[in-house]
Amino acid sequence: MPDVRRPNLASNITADDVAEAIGVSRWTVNRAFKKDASISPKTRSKVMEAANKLGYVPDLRAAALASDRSNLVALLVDDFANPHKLVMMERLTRILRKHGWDTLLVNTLDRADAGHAILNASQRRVDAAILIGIQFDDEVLETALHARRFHKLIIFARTSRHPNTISIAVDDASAMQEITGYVAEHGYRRPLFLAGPRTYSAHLLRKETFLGCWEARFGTIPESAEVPAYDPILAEQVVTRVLTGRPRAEMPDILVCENDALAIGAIDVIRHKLGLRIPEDIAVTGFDDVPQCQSPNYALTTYRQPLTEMAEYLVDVLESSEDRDFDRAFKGKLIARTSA
Amino acid sequence: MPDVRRPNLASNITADDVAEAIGVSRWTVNRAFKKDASISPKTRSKVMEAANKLGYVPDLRAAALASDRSNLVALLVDDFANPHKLVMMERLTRILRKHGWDTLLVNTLDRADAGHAILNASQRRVDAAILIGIQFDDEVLETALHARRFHKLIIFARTSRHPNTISIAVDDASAMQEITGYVAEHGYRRPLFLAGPRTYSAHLLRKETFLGCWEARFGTIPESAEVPAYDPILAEQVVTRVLTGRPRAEMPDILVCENDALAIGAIDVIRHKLGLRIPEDIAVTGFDDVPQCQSPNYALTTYRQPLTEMAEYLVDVLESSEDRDFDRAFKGKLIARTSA
DNA sequence: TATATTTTTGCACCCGTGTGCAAAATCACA
DNA sequence: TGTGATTTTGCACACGGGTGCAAAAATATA
Repeated sequence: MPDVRRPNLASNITADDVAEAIGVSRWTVNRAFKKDASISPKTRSKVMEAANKLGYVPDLRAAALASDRSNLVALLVDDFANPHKLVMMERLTRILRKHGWDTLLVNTLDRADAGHAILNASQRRVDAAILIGIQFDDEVLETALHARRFHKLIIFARTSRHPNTISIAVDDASAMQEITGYVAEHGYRRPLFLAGPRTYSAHLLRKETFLGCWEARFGTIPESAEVPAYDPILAEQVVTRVLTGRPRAEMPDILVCENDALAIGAIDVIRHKLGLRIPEDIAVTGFDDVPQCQSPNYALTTYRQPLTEMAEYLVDVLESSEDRDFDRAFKGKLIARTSA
Repeated sequence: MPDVRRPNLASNITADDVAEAIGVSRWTVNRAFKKDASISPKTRSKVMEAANKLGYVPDLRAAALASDRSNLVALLVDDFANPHKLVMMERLTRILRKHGWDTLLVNTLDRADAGHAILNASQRRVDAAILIGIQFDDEVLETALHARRFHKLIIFARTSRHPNTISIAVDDASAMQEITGYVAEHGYRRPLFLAGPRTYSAHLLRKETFLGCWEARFGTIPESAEVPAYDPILAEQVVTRVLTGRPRAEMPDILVCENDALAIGAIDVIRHKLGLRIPEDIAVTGFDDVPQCQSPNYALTTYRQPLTEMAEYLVDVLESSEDRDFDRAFKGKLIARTSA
């Protein structure tokens, strides 16, 4: 077969080709594609027209290589069982793309793999790494910060106090205070706190705040249970184990869950395995306001994080060249439904 | 402030630095990082040691630029309301990464944006684009194939007959035949098919197969309804509209849903708005086997796609340099639970 | 030890674009 | 029309590594 190139592959049209076609230099062509570049409108439109005709688009690899700015971020996720991750990924990719940023999705398989995942991302020379998983403990963060060339390491939707890290999250303390208030004022008196895995300091924040607030109000420390991952299926197992066979008098009257993933599993068990009603027998609260919360089946009272606002702030952080403390905690909103 | 470079940024260690440190040429250093390269074991380990000490890792941008192979794929998604997308993203990113491929996650905001999204990906010179959305109609595919430089355009988990496209999907026809058989043999006689949006030819496949099979068996064409997106919330609305106020005799005895997202919405409505029991009053089947299907609340009878196998095949396709017909349909598995 | 064979290493050139500056072109105004 | 101010354009050099081949080194063979 002769050396025929399929025209729709258009594999090697560069700025030079466009430049030659209209008799300008390559640099002029690239300028036409650059916002705020010093180029006359006439030339620009001439370039764009030719580029369009030839099917030219600038090569972002080469641009990144030459400028040391890729407009690419790595999004590291390790917790796909939590439906809230889907919401976060949607929101982040949408807003990032709106501002010209692309997203490398890295599935951190497990704790041991986190280092590799980060290394992997660093080889693509991303401008920043955004962590929305749970298994990133201090050790992993150190690895990331140590040898690698991330300009910015951002912990999104989780509070982190790590000094070289940027934390963009909801204000857990005030959120849990609000939830505690809601629970107390609605007459619940025997709460059980359903916590997620204790892999990272930040996670204790919600639990501790709740227990602390409750103690301050009533002088007793509520019971709590721990689920090894933010996975409704695992939450089912834990709740089953903790509540099955309890005398009615010792049953909690409300399950305060660290997030919706746990709350959803809890509701399923309470209703279908324990045969109890929600909220009459046991009420439930969550955190995140995942789409399922709206389902009449769950109608989950929960706390919504201002994800869009947080993502917009993230973009500001990415585009800022200052070197200040970017940590920020946002206020969310308690969404009262019928589960509590 | 003097020009002090933070050591942990390690921003410009190149193969040259490593080469100089141990007295070899740059090319030897890069060879050490390349599998199957012709290099002596001694030299390689010397290089690796030095690289490790200096914190050097090859720059994949430069490698991609020079070799015209990026080991990067774009994953285009537009349908984040469907929980199955989360499963697919997890599986794909996991398996791709296992084989050394990175994933660019592109959120195709809406139909009109699909073209931009594809252009965007092409500018990163990805080796292939993988579509797991629904809004990619023939027009969009043409755009993608036309001016852009994708080596491969893959439609994943959906059948496509587009000639320049690679379709890796489950065999919809045989799957729906199996479901039809299950439904018929379990005594259901008044099915209603709940379909998704009619944006793309492939989507009619499941519906048409079901209606066709049913007609062949019983001589009647079942009723059907259409939901404008694979979103449980929208499915709730449609099912409510279609079933509310119907005399009992005209109620379907089973809802055969095009996928789980629709089935889940349907179950919620049937139970909580219509006050009927599942499966006694109305049974439900889905498609995909999302994690929620296991919940005792849904216990959804559904059809599981062999996602891992499909993803592994995808990698084979990516790594193949032949130019043959890669389309392939996989057999999945009917998962019987108590919803039907 | 000399020669043939194989393995290992070095190198010229290329991938496609950004940066800062100097040259050229255009414009403003007397 | 001439001069200076301003905009627009061109260019040398850089970004970091891949490719194929030739030179050099190591090994095998006689």
